Amino acid sequence: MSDQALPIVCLMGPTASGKTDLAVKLVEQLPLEIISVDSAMVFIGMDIGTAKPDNETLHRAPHRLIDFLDPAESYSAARFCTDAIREIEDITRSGKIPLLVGGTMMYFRSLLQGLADLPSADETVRNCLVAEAEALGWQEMHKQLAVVDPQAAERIHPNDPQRITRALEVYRLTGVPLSEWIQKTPPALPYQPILLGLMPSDRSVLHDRIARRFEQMLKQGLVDEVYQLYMRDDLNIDKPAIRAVGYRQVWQHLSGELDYPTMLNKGIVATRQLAKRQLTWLRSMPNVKNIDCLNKDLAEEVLKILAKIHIN
RNA sequence: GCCCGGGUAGCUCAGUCGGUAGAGCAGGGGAUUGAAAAUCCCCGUGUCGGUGGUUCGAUUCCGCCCCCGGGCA
Repeated sequence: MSDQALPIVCLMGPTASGKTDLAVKLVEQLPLEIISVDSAMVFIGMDIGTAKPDNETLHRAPHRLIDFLDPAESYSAARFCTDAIREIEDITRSGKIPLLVGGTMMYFRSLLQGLADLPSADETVRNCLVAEAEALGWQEMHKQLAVVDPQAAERIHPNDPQRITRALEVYRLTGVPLSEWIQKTPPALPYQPILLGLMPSDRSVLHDRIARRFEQMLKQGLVDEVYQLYMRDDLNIDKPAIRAVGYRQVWQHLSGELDYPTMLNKGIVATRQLAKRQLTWLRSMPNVKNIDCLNKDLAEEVLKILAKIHIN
């Protein structure tokens, strides 16, 4: 793809790095439209704990792909890709440039590098595999995987039930090993991505922001928000939505498993650990222009960078 | 003031019948193909409170001192 490819701007960064604020400023000055890249903001009724922009902000800077899925449902990288491509095309058609903003790095990667044409999750097969694992142990399941897909078995650790399950699921569903599917991953998006990565120059400052933000969320009523979900009889701690950082810990507090101070601490710790994993992703991604998110003139800095590549 | 416990990794603690020490958590690094805010992997030198003594050798035994709990006055 050459100069003809239309640009898309990707603004990636860890939690609490100021992505939303920055995105809003950019949208107000450039012909951009925001697409959220966030596996938790998709859920309806999960606002405080996901740091979803408030109504006033959304009015100034509309976000696509937030707030449309019930927490009982699960989303996925594949669904995200389908949805995001649809929105990218829609924005592009209107003459604007898509601004993808978020911290779900796997969604970014799936979109940018393409995803193999795999079958989606299958409840029946998964239940079956989990039952087998309970009887035989995950070591045994890993051995099974080594027989049908030695390549996958080599890269997937025997202690990683989630990936063992998925790899076996794909094989049982299609008769073709996951590794083989991955080799046939279709080409990446026909757009020219501009990748911006927000990295804090001082991790401890980010840690501090994370702590203060989680405390703030609790003040804003996070416990009540989670209680609304807790009261529903179709949700439990195994749902992807409820496993989200903060929600999980408050849920455990509501069920009596954690007292309030422990919940507070574990919520902050889980957020820090999330940020660390997001930074690992960021470092491993090629062609990312890194920007210090602690920079006071962050917005100006980014506007300058975008001007240089003729987005203005 | 006296009597008991304690003082060991950022935190909670284990341990060394005397040969300078290790778990959990935190933290750091990494992986990542339909759950990804998920799920995993790797990483442990710290005046063993201070100071004197005994000893070839003390964090370990003894004396004194300091600090923190609890009890008795």
